[in-house]
Amino acid sequence: MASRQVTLAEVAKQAGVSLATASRVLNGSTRQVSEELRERVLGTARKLGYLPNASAQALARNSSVLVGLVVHDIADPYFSSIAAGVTRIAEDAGLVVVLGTTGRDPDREVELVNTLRAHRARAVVIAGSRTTDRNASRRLAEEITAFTAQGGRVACVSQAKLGTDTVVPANRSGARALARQLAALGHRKFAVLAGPPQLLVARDRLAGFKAGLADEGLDLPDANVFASDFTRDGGHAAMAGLIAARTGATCVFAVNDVMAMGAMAGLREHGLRVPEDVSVAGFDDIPTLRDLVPALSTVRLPLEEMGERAARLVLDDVVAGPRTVRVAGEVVLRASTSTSSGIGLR
DNA sequence: AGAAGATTTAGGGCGGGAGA
DNA sequence: TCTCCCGCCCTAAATCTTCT
Repeated sequence: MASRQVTLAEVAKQAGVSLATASRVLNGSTRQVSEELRERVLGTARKLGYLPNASAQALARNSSVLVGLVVHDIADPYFSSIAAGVTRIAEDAGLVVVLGTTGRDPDREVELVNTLRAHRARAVVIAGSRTTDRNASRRLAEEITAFTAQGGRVACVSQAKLGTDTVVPANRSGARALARQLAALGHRKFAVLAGPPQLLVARDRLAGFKAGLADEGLDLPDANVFASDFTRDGGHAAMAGLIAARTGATCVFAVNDVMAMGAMAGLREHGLRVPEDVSVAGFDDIPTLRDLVPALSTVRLPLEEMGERAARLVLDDVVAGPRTVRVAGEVVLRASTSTSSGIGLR
């Protein structure tokens, strides 16, 4: 047992004080310890290289410094931006963020929250869209209830469907405003790369976009809506389908930015130019867009701020019922959308 | 006597050894 | 094979000691 850890008991013994006194000096307490003993304990701890055993602390306190962050896809900059916000607030509070990835599997989501509960995580932020699967929602809601009953806190960044504090981005109204501005550029024939039909964020953005077109007296035929994965590759694949379908659309809305990026790559491969041949818009305004040429029109969500707000919800002392923080989206038109050329995807 | 400082002790969840 | 209990490391409440 050469590499056995130095324990608090050893420090206390060496310093000639009780366990409790050593604990107070090293790990904090409301009680006072005299300066003389404080110095002695700190000196001994330094000499022995004492490091508190976090597992034992979690056991004794029935709480840890862990804050769980559950996301669908770590490769999607949407989630890394939210993670940056969550991490900033949590670390300012002296806590540590642990990241879990679901791969959009609802069961995995429940498992992760369960595991975080087992580790006595102080709080969990669940970022990522809900789905139409009622059973999955119920299972997750049950797990959240159990976690909350144990003293943990949970907040979501998504649709407010789980009975918890939730930061809700304005997917519907953002897409609606985007549709109207694109129509104002003179476009009349639109196509949408829509993501998976069961994903609520994708549904909301599609519905909002349709509503915005309807505001302008325009219709979006079902044949111009292409479902696919909510990823770069999904956007790429959906664009291939769209090009093959010869819809004549002059403007394409991808329901998130990474799909739009995949779609633009697909257009390039077919020798089509953005925006001369077809305009493209996305949603989210992920940071990656700064280096995209042509610059992508999108609906900006304050992603890092959304993460920060979720973290604050989960770390504050308010015990009120489920709170909802609504976050607006702002349409940002850039070089990827221009006035309609009238040619489109023929 | 009362405050301040220090110690003792119970207990938290789980694995593993001892004993039935 | 099963049950019981201890040890792991630490915190917090209860208790004790010292000093003004």
